[in-house]
Amino acid sequence: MDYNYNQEDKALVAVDCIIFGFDEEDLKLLLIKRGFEPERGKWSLMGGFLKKNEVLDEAANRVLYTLTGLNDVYMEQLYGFSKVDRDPVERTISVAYYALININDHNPKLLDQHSAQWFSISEVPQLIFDHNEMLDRALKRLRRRTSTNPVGFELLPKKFTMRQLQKLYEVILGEELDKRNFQKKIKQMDVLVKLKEKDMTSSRKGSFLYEFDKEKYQEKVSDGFTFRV
Amino acid sequence: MDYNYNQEDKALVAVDCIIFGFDEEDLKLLLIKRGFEPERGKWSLMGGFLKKNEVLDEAANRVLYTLTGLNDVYMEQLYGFSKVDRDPVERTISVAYYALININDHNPKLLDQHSAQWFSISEVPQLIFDHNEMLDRALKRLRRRTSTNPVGFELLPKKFTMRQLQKLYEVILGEELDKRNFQKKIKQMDVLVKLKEKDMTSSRKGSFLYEFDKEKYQEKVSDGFTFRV
DNA sequence: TCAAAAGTGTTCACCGTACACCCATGG
DNA sequence: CCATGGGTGTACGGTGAACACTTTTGA
Repeated sequence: MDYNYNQEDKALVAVDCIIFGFDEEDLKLLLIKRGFEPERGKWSLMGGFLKKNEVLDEAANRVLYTLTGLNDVYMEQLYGFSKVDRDPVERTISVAYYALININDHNPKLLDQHSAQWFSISEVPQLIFDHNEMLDRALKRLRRRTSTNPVGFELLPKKFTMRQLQKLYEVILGEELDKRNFQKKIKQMDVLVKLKEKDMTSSRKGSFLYEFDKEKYQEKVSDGFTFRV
Repeated sequence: MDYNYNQEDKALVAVDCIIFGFDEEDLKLLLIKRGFEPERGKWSLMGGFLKKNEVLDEAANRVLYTLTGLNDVYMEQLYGFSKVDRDPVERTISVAYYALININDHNPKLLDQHSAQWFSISEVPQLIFDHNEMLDRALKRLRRRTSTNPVGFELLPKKFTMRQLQKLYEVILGEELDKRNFQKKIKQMDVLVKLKEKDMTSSRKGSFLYEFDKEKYQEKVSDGFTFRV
C-alpha cells in the first residue's frame, strides 16, 4: 500500500540571505527595512519563499538578485532554522544562505526600492525573528572558511592591493595580522597575479595591484590542496 | 497592509538521518528497507516528516529514537536537500542530519521492526531518492569534523583501547596512521582518562582502557581550544 | 627634506612526521 | 620459549610567529 502523504503537516519554506560586503574599512551586512507586517519597519535579512518549482539554491539566488541585481555570486547554504513560532503568522522553515559580494558592484536603485542599507558588522541592529542568530552562525562559518579557503576575494574589487586583502582578513577574523607574515602566506598560496599597475590613491609610493587567479585556484583545489591563513 | 502568506507554495518538510556506527573494523551506516511505496523494498536512510509543533532537531531525534531506542546522541544538522522531484509523490524538502552512535547500544528489536541493517561504508547499496548524495556529504563533514574535534568518541563504547580509537580514526579518515604519533596527539589533547583496567581480549599482554572526559573536553572547547588530529 | 605607506628577511620555537625496538603474557 | 599485539622516544624538516629597517615620492 502507498503511504498517505496527506496526513502530514505542510509548512512554508523560506530562504534568508546573509549578504556580506567589504568597504576597505569594515565587514558589512546588507539589511532591508521590512515593508510589510508583521514587524513592518524593522530591520531584516532579505528573504523570500521557496516556489513550487524551485530549488533552495535558486531561491537564494533569486532573492539576492532581486535586491542587488547580481548573479554568479559566491553563496553557500548555511543552516535550516525551524523554531515553531519564528514567524508568528505561519509555520515557516527558513534555510539561511550567506553571500559574499563586492560592495561596489550592485545596483543602488534596487537598494532604494527595498529600503536596504549596509551596516558595519559591529553595528548591526536588532533584527526580526531569528535573523540575528542566522547572522551569528554565518559569521562563524565565514571565519572558519576564511582560514582554510581564500574565499575573501569575492568581497574585493577585481584588482586590489595587499593592504586591502590584509585588511579584509583582519576584519573577518577580528584580529590584526603581521604584514610580512601575511604576504608570505598569501604568496605561498600562489593564486594571485601581481600586476604592473599601482594604486596611487593610498600613498605617495603607490602599491601594486593584484588579481585573483581563479583557474590556478580551482586547479589547486582539485589537486586536494588546502589553504590556511 | 499585511503580506498575504497564502499565495505562497507550501511543501512537506522531512528529516533524514545518516546514522553512523563503528564495529572495531569498519565505519557502518544504518539503513532501512522501505516498507511502503514509492520505492518499497529499496534501501533508504531512516527519515520522517516534520510535525506541526516540532523543531527540526526534535524531528531528527524522534526519527533516531524510533529506529534505535536511543536518546542523547551526537547529532548534527547537515544540509537541506530540495530537488523538485526528489520525492516523486509530493514536493518535499529534506533536511539531513547525521548521528554517531555506539553500534552495540541500540535496541535490536527495533531494527527488526524496521527491517534495518548495518552496512559497511564501502558496501552501501544504491539508495532511494538523493540519499546517496546525503551520505557523501555526511562523510565529508564527518572527516572534516574528525580532524578538528574529537568527535569519534561517540562511536565507541564507554571504555575503549587506544587501538580501537586509532582504528576508528583510520576508517573515518580513510588512511593509516602511525601508532606512536597518534598516541602523542591524543595524549596532547588531554581529554582521555587512562583506567587501571586492561582489555584482555585482543592480546596476551592486554591493552589499557581509556575513557573520554567530557567535562575536560567542554572546558577546553569553551577556552577556544582547537583539536587537530 | 620629510611624512606616510609600501615592501622586504631572518631567527627561533614548536609541531608533524618518519622510523624500530623492547615488553608482557598465555599458550 | 615464542608468537602476538602493546607500548614507548628521538631526530629532522617545515611552518607559524615575532620582529625593524629601507624605499619611494608628492607635498
